[in-house]
Amino acid sequence: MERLEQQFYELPTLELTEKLLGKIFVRVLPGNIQLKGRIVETEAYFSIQDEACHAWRGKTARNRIMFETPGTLYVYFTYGSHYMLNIVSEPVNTPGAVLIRAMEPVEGELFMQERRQSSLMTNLMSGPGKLTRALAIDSSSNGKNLFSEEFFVENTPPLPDCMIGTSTRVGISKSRELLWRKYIINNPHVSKFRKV
DNA sequence: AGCGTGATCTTT
DNA sequence: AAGATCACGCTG
Repeated sequence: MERLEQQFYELPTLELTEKLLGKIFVRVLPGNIQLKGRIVETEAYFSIQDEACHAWRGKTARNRIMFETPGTLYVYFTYGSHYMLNIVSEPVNTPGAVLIRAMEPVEGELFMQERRQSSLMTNLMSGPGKLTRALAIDSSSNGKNLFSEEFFVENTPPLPDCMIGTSTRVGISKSRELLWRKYIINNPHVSKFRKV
């Protein structure tokens, strides 16, 4: 299967947020354990105009990876227990990223069930904190990229527009009006809405 | 609907 | 130094 190259991640953030839907995220662990998930829900975080974006006030120790090259992984820790997985977008020194909010398990389900302490398929990766747990992603993956043997994304045919939904982002308190969330309509692995 | 959990950021 | 917030998940 063909892998997405750097060029793909150079798309404008909002476009990338949509084009990543349906693509297969691959995580390879020591022992040649392959974990695969189909991306079904994403959100854009970019520009200094967006108060919900970590980088809206400029570069800090935490958000510095958001200023790196497209295709870099930005992983951060929040709520005292969860890691969030983002794919960096925008040119170097311009902050931006796509939050991966949900995936559909494609390979390595047994491993994921064990890590999640849950057997229900729609519960394994149907949220940003759940999927990092299922894929064994933590801050040690922060700053790595999608052009390695450890992480890459497989290309798939583009989805028809009628399968793609748009909405406001989930779980934020600022810039709530922006329609920067994309998801695959009627896919059971999309996360549940949460009010804040 | 309420709470745990701890890093990060803002305010004092 | 202290206080608030948080791109969440789980229980009930």
